[in-house]
Amino acid sequence: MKQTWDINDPKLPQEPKHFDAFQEWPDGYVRLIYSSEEKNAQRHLSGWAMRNTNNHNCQILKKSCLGVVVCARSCALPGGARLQLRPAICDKARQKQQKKACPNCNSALELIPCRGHSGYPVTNFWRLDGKAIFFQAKGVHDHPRPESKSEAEARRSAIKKQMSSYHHSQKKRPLNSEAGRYHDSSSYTNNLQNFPCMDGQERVGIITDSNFSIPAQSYPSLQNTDLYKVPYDSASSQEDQLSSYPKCPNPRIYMPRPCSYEFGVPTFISSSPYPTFYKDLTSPATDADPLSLNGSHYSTVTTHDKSFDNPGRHYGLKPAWGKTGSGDQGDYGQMQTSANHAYYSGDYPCRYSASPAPIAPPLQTVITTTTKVSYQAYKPPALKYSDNLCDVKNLQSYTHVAENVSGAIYSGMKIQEDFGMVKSALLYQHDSIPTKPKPAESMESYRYGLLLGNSYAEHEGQTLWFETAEY
DNA sequence: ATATGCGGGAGAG
DNA sequence: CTCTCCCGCATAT
Repeated sequence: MKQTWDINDPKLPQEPKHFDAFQEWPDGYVRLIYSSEEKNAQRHLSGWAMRNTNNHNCQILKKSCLGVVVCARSCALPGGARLQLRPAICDKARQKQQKKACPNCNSALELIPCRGHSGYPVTNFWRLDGKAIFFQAKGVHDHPRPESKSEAEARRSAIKKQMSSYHHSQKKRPLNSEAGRYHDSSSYTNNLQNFPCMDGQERVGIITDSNFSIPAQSYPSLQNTDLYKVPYDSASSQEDQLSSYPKCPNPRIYMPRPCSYEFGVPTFISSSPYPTFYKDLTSPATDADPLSLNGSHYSTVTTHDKSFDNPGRHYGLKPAWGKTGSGDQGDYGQMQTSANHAYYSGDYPCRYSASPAPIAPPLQTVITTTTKVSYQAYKPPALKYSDNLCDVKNLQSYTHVAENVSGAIYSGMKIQEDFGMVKSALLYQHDSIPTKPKPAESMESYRYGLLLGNSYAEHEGQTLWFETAEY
């Protein structure tokens, strides 16, 4: 049943016979009808970082995509992945975020704005009507997926935990703390004890941590998973497990650091929590379409492996419309296609220099607006989506996961390619511009540098300047 | 501290 | 008028 309705229609289909499963990563010109009971829909959730946009229509909630925050140098993370942080939704928080340095290479972070809808950010519209929540997306994301919301939250909470535990430990040993803080491994150790996320092995790893680029051995780090629970359902648990295996190893890799960073908190380091996220898969699961599944991986890990390899191609291929049915590309499908391709083919690193191709498509106006519709305003009750999101029925994804995972591991180079995208500075959003962070800009960055530096140093060779970091 | 929503208002077309 | 974007405000986590 092709969706024949438009979010702006005065009358939307009544009593839809079938509700769509929640899609965390809708992309393309998609129209979906969720049950008003669907918690994620009630919360207008999306894996993409969407911010509220005032469309002066209280019946229809409009949100536009903020894009994704990446390392300006598009450095490769140890796993080969690229950093893909979720832009903070709050303007203020986003600005801060952009001032931080890449936790991996310490260079600046940059916000890749979304221009997937004729040069404008992809927009999502939500409208409650009776027992249904109508969702319509316009545009095709022309950038990699950021962390999913749940991932980002988990990361943050993990950091908090780390922080707090750190502090606790500090209290215990007030004297040493200062000195040991950054450099003293022992302190790390102590802290670690408190971190729920770490287990003995991990700690060891840290301490020893000579190599953290090496994938961890086999441990089931599922435990971690528990800690940070992802709201997403249980259904996916299986997936998680599966997926987690592959990933876990990596996570640990990162874990150490995070834990060690007591404050730092930079972004992804914290990724320690990642393991958690593997469940992100779940989300994909949520999506009905295969692509999403793939996507999940990426998104899943910002840091991890696989996330990368997909992004690039993923996007290129993006089936916005092709998507399982949900999309109705109908109307606007054409233009985006070309745009995307051009875009992604480019190289990430070079984004700036890159040609404006992406922009190419003139801003044609697509009907984006929401007309006023007589409708009752609705305010979905705030619900938690701690329950399961959806029915995850795609166990099949396991396979995918597995594949990807493994692939991810060595995908470093490849990723780069895939991942590459070109962006012209032209479209850069103001927000990002002004604040363009300089590497040395924040102390935090230093910190990162320090810690990371040791391990990652090889990559960028810029390790040195961290030394001074004081914090 | 952030995420979310709301709504005024500016500015471009 | 239509739309996007910016801004502040308020509320909920």
